[in-house]
Amino acid sequence: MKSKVTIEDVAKAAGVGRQTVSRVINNGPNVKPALRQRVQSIIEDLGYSPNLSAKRMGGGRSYMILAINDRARTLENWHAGRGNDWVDQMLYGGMSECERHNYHLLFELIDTETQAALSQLSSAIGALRPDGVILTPPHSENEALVALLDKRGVPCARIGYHGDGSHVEVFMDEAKAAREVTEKLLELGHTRIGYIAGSSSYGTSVARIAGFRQAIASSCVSETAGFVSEGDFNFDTAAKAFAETLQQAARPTAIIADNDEMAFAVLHIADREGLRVPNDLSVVSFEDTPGVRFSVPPLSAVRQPTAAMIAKACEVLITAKAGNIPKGSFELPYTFHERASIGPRD
Amino acid sequence: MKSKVTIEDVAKAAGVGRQTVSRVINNGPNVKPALRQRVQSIIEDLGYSPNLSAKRMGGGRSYMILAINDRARTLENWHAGRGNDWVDQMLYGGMSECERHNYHLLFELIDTETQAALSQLSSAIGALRPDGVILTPPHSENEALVALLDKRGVPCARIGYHGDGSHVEVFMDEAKAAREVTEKLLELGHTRIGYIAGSSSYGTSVARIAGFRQAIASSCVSETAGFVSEGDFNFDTAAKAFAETLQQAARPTAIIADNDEMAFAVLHIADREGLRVPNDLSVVSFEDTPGVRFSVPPLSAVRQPTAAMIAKACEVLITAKAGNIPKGSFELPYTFHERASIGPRD
DNA sequence: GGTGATATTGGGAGCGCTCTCAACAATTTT
DNA sequence: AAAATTGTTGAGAGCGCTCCCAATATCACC
Repeated sequence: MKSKVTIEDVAKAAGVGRQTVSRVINNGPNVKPALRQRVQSIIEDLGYSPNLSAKRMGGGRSYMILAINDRARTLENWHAGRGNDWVDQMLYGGMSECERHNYHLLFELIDTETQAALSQLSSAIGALRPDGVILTPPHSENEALVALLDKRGVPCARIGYHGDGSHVEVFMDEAKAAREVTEKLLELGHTRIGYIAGSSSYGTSVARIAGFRQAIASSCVSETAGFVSEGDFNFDTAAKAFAETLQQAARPTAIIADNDEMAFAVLHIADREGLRVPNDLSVVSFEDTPGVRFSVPPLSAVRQPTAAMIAKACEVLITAKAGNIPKGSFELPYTFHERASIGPRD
Repeated sequence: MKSKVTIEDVAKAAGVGRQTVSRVINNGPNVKPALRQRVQSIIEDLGYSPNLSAKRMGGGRSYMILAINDRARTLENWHAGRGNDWVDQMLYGGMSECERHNYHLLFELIDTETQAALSQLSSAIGALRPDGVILTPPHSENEALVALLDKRGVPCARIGYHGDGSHVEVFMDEAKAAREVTEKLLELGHTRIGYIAGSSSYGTSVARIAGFRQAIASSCVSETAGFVSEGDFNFDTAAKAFAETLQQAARPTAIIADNDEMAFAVLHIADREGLRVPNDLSVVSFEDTPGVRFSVPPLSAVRQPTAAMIAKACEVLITAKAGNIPKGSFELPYTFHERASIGPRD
């Protein structure tokens, strides 16, 4: 196996032209089956694999999908030694799908702040020339980033974003999930339900709160049955918010948290204050990371189809016809995992 | 901002030659400070970022480090919804270090079986032409893969492997860690200590067992104080192994497991059999994933410096002078996190 | 102030591929 | 059976960069 086999070597060995080999490796049309076969086997004999950089230079695809995540939040998770289920799921879904198409997934972090994000994204696509970019929250809602991608002609998929379908959008029905969970708690007899919100800069959070309020409004219980407090997706803010809630005259009988970590904080404070879960307090969250099974009691949670959303995004971006900017809305189903953290109002 | 700014555009705008711009973007020598300054600012004005594919084609670096992980084990973790702390740590360490050098980390999975691994690795480096490859266990111990990389002239770093230093090796002292943990348990008065091994195809496992045996041998307790049973890094095999152990006349008073999941299995079986941890049984593991804090009781564990190892590997690969295959051995410190799962023999 | 050394510049060639397009072969149509 | 269509090939050009090297500018020193 020569250390550097080029398309020319293959062509020479097969006694054909460069272009014919190119057609074979790209599964192009108009090559006689017998010839294709022969070239194919020579490719294998020589251990040839086309140089992606060269393909890109020649005007072809780069065979790369660039997945963008928020730097601050990602690093915070890693730094806290907390694991990063979202990243895991992204890689799982993204890499699996990319592999199927002989693509490569490139994962990068960019800052939250728009100016910085813009320049980082710009240089990333300039350097890597990916065939598509996947934007996750909160970047998926940043119109400036989307506009940049549009201008550069790079197709993008927006995860967790539901807009006018002018781009590729892959999402779950957050409002419905929140409504469903809330209704579930209402059915269990809960009369005072608190929602600890993540960040209003996440459309997903906003949508969930809307769903939560809908469920409360359309139920027969009092209007004060539901209230929202502000967290920031992390333990401390949620612990503080929940502790404050407990100061009030009527304490909540159930809490919905925007992510697992905030739910853990609620569990923690509840324990400290002598509240038994689920007897005195039911707790539900949105996320369903691996850790929920180990909490005491195990946490009930809505699970976003993260891996599936990224996989779908990859599929759409990859299979788009060259030169065509793909678009479309894709709603994927969530699942609700009921565990011991919820129960009827005592 | 034009959608495609090339080095030529910059050169023209600055009234200089291509090569001068090239020197500026690569921080090359022999450019007058004033000129460099001027070109630099024009680059920013134009929003130019060099096309990596073109750089690579021109004979330069690819600015990519390829990190290889084992497909089966990685997918198994993901599939089981278990999170993948190893992958998280790899990305954390790798991406952080790569970013510092303006590099990109590419993450790929390849099969365990040598022939398949060989052809997958071959086509990956053929396609991507990375400047360096990071091999993790068990691939880091696969000489065939290393030989392939050598032949192709691609520098590689072997993680968790300690050999003759003919390549880049980054590891921790597994034997010492196992020895230390074992000694700790002996000090606590344990007289019968079981080691549940991962896979003998992992050098790290083999080294730990050696350390374990050393500690047992050099202690004053009976020779039957330590014994090893075979798991396979997963729950079921460990549960089975431990359950069998309990059948024997003299049951263990302490268990060391080769990874967290197997330790969880031990915890599970112990609970089922009415053994209290740590009163009746002490449990320690190697890995220290985020989940250990949530188990009951929280698991004591040795933590591998995964992120730091990958970061070190990236650093060495990236800063190697062009054309030089870097080599060297780097031992990084582990940490032991003592939690409630161990205690004195009752 | 000249001479050799050294620092600074830019132009040609080429990396390995795909694109475009022209040439030729195999088929179909009339 | 000739003409028209379609299928199959390969050669030239060019993608955006770096290498190599030649040309020029600057500097040190006697």
